[in-house]
Amino acid sequence: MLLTDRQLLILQVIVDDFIRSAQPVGSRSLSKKEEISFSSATIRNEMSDLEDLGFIEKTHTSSGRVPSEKGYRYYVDHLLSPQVLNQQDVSIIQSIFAEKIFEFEKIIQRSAKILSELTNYTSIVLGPAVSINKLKRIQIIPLNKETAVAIFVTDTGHVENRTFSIPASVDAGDLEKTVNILNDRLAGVPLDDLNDKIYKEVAMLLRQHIHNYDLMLHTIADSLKMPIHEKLFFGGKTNMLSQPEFHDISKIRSLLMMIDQEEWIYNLIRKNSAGIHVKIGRENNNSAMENCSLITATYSAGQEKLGTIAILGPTRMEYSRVISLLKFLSKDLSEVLTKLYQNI
Amino acid sequence: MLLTDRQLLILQVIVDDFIRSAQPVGSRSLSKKEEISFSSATIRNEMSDLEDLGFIEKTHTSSGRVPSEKGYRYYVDHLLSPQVLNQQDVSIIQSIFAEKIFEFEKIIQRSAKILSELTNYTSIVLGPAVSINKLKRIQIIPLNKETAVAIFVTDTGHVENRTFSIPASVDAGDLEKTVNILNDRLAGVPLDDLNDKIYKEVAMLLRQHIHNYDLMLHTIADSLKMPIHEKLFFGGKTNMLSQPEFHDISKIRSLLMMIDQEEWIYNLIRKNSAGIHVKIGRENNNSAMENCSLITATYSAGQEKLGTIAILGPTRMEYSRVISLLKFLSKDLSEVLTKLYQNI
DNA sequence: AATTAGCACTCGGCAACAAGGAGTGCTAAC
DNA sequence: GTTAGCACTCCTTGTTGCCGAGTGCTAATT
Repeated sequence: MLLTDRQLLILQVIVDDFIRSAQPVGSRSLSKKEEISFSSATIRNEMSDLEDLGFIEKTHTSSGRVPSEKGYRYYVDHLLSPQVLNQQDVSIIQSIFAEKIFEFEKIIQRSAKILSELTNYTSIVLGPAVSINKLKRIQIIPLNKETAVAIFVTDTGHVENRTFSIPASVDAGDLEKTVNILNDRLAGVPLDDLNDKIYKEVAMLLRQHIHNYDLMLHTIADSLKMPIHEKLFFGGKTNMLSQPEFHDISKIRSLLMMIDQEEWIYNLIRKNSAGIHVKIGRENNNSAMENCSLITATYSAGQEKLGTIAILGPTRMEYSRVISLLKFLSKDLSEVLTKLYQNI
Repeated sequence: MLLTDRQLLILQVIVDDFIRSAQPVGSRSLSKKEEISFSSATIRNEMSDLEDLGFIEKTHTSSGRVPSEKGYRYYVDHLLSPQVLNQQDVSIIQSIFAEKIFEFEKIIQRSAKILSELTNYTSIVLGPAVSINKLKRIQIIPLNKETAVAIFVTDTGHVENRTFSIPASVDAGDLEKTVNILNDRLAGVPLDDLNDKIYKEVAMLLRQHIHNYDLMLHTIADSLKMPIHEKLFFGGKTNMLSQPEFHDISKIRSLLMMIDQEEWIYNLIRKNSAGIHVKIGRENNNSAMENCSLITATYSAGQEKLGTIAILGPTRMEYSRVISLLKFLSKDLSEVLTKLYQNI
């Protein structure tokens, strides 16, 4: 079931044209293109074959053709001509890193914003996984007799905090001793493993030094129980409203609701392995995304994958351009973060 | 230009009916209502007068009438029958406070969510102003030779943190001394006044104890410069998509873009004094809000105003119900926060 | 003098219909 | 194998006519 060169050419031109115009492509308008040197009748025959093979579809009996999901898939896998970014795009992306920055939440937020502005689609950035960072220091600060704040600082400078109530039987001295023991034992431990480590190693020590040790232990362990979700950042949530395929309010509605849900997006994006991934339409397994494609790229520090950047657009999206942008940004982002992490 | 009782009645019924149905109200359908005991012809005459006075409008020459902004304003100011919340609403709102909570970000987020679910409009909650909270403790935690995290804990348990680079001439001992001085001098000072206080009181002390004191000073002051914006929380951003007045994509678009902007909303909401405020349509001074009304209420701890809760809906919104809900929630919220603050 | 019944008129919405255009599929000629 | 030609399909647009809901005005009624 191999396609002939001419079929490939026609498929490519159809997809390109439809991406540009959002209008079904007819044989006559194709025949007028430079790249194409045969008559509309020939094209009609080829299109008929391409339709039989499932790469293109008609919207009604006598309409032009529109790429099917299979068509987009083939286009992305085999026909994509890598687009070179123009100088303007490059410098806009690089402007993200212009200022000296310490907190990558800022960088990441700015990345999302700029990505959505450059593409006019919706951008999504999954922040770095905090849970693999290593604990630098724990601090417990009493607010009053009954409550205190526990602060966890990671080696990357990320700060988590939890408020908890101090067990009645615990006094200030106990608290201080506990903090010392915790810092002693837990520094350098990934946040993910804290709970484990607390019960396995710290419990014993606490018992030796603190009166009501197990109450204290559970209080601290409880503060840590809440899983630390990677944060999602969005840019251009409303951009989809300008896409002609979303003239229909109910489609927009279900899409925006899904986006605001965050959970779906989180699951779609998180599990990705390194590199660029393109998911087209129903490949996303979500009815709200039927007319959407999601392109993801990962960024990392050194060898370690940190997070994901992604673009959500209509299936009729500028795959080539978006992929180039994502590749470029993820490379830059990784370089900057690698440097940042080396200092730690 | 006082309205007769009959005119008031008619105006009220028109507004009520339009709020319910979103359809222009005609004289005949009005005459069928229970409350109304005169003929459609009489109603037509009265409606004509009400239109001359600017309280109602026609959508075209032979259509029924629709409330004008002036009509809504009058309705809200004079004709609103305070609605009693049903038991279900009450218990749903109270469920917000069911769990024991320490961090009001959680409470507030939940409030926004529930408010939007109860009303089917968009809810907005302005978080408590952090900047008036008093500093409880400063902690500086070095990450490596060049960078450190400064952590500021307030008496309410709020934690702010900033990463900064350590001046080359400063060593660990200096850092520790600085932190001690800062805690000594700044505990109990509102975050707003920290900068001032640092330059006026702390500078001198630093000079006595630290070698390169002014570099240190500026580094610390810089970390504090960034103003601490109250956070905005939203619920039901997409609810407006279901409102019939927003069938028009371009209206939806400009509204959602304005909401995502956050700045406009922030300015609309922040400056409000205590109590319920209703802003109708163009009273909001924002073209994107032409068909919207914004109802705000404040919440406080003790005497101190902390933040704002608001509902953004179409001008054709259920004013009575929304006002009752906001009143109720703001009262509950204030009570809970007052208790929380008393412990501090 | 206030209210109401009656009636002509207006306008939006809907369905039916026609014309035009863009497109296809098929057949026959090149 | 390619292309010209043609009949056919279906969407789009515009026109027309009609119905229903509503108004404003006038004249009759209370």
